Amino acid sequence: MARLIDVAKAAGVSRSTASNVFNNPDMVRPKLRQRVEAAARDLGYLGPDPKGRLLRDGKFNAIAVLPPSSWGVAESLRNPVYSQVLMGIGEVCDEVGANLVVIPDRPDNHGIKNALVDGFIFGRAGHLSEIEPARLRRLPFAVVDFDPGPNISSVRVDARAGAYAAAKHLTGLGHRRFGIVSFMRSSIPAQLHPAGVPRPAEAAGMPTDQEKYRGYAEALAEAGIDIANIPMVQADPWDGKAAAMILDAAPDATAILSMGVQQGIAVIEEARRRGKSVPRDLSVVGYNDIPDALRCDPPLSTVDGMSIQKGRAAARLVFAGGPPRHEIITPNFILRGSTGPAPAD
Amino acid sequence: MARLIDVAKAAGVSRSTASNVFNNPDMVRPKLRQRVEAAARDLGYLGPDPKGRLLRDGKFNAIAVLPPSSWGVAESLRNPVYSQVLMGIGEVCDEVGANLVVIPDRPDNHGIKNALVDGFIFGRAGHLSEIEPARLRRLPFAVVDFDPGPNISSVRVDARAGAYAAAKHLTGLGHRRFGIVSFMRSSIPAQLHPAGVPRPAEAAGMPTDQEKYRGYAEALAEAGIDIANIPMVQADPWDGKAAAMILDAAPDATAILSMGVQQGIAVIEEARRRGKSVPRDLSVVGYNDIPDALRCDPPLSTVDGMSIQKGRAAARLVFAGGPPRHEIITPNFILRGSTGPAPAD
DNA sequence: CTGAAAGCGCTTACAG
DNA sequence: CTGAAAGCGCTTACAG
Repeated sequence: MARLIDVAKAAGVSRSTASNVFNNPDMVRPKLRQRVEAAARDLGYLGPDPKGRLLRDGKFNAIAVLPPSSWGVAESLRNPVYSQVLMGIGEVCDEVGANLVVIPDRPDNHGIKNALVDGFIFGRAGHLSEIEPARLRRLPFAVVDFDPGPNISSVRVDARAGAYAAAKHLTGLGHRRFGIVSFMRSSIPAQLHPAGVPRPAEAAGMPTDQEKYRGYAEALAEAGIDIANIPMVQADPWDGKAAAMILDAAPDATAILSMGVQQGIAVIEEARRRGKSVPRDLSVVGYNDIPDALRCDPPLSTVDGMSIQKGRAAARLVFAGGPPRHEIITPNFILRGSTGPAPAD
Repeated sequence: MARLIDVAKAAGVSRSTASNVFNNPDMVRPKLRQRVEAAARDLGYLGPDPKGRLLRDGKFNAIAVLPPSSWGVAESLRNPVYSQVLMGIGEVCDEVGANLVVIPDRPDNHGIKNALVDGFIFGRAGHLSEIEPARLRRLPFAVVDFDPGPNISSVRVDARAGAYAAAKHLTGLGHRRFGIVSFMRSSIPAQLHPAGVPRPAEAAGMPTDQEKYRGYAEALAEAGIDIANIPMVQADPWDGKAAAMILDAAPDATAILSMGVQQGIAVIEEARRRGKSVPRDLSVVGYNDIPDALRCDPPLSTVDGMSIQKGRAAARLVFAGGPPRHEIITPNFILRGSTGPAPAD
């Protein structure tokens, strides 16, 4: 394939002049320009190859997003909460005119090592093994929902505060008997953690979910309730069985605390299936807000997990460069129709 | 910053050997290898720069998606139908281990000309002006939902057939009085195209929507109905006013044909607001299927627009390379709760 | 197992 | 307005 230099030779000019014909046409006398253009046509030369330009300029005009490990590109787009993080990043891309590159996990951090981008955003909680290769690239990057220490930019949501607000709302409504749906960040079957049996921190899920657990625990303690005595089901957000499991495990609960939004919606649906009225017989709160939470019947009272803002903040941090910064976003509780006063006993 | 050659010099070896230390460590005697590694450490060299490798290898391991013009990255992710196309592409990326690059429209086709990718997918109907620069890149690419002629790979859905099935379903249920909600692919206010007034093809929307219109027209004609006598509202899918407009414009309609899915859902909601029961008083069909269509009450009978499959097929075409191919996917009608027999007069 | 050489394709300051 | 030169950083066949 013809290169710029071939065109230059054919037209009898130097490479610089040929380059200018394509990049700064005004700088080249029309006659000469036409000669170069004709030579390009003859040789089938289609304009400068971005590869060459790239090597020279060193700027990619793109930002990479590394989704949670094992998710892949498709799953990142499908997950309604994660796709909000992507949207937030996308908004900033649109502002600065950058491309968004989704880079799935690959063996040996191949993606990170070779990504043709100007910066990274890690949406993978806790993958220190990936942060090191990213650092080696000497590119700006930020992590989301994970505390990587003071030297790495991060954006986090105060999940404890969000969960606290949700649980506090329920105790304020007089609820005293609860069930919890926690997070399983992999696709193994839902698991019951019965009341009174000691549970490891991981029973709640990832560190973020463990913070939610602490938030629940705090609010409940303030109402004199020991969270250890509340049955908990740990499940993948898409697991269809979790809602039934928690209602079975906590048959006299008047309120369900869900660490995810899909499971919160699923509990509402399962309650209806069982002839329970939400919120008259049962109150349900979720965590994170997606369009379905508004559309379901009744609309789900939930915590706005600020996912879009999270993505936006992380992208801004990366595009801004500079020294590491740490942002903590405080979530809001959104009161909708799925919560009400505890039923009289 | 240190380069490979600096490390090689410092270690007293050739560039090739230094390169091998990083890329084929087994090929280098341990002692020598350690010397190179030490030199790298001393110089703060962090491994081969992907830019250089790239220029050499010429493979990006990435596919570009060009969303509909003027959408930007964020909007592409937010749109529930388009994000399905992205998911389909993402699935193929995951299969072949490629990155997904979302490239928004930029002046002078800058994105296309400089994209560091191995191929393109155009999700922009009708932008011939963008197809030319893509062709200049001599990279494989495919277009979605648009007929670019025989020389360019394309994936299309037979929208006419889908719309025909939807309308046929309704005439089969005895409906004779309709309203149509068509597509406006920009954010200007909804527009009423009253019955009996001649309408240009663009009243339906983009070419794809015009095909839907033809599908409706055909099915209706088979029931002896002239589509020209059916009021139509043309609106952006998010336009909150369209549902009310069409119910006002077609007050005696027993069925609404919507070319989009969000508007179909909106019509159901507006009907409820007006005290009309769906489907007893009013049947509603949409086009395209998203989770909300299943979740709404009653669930929306709609056409599965095969968006995921569309994305998947386009990505496969691009990754396969080879001569242009043209795929046409036939959509399915999905019968759910929003359609029923026409009410007796 | 190691080294010298060629090549990937382009742009930009600089001198004229 | 135009050209000669330097540089962006790396890899791979080839010869030894």
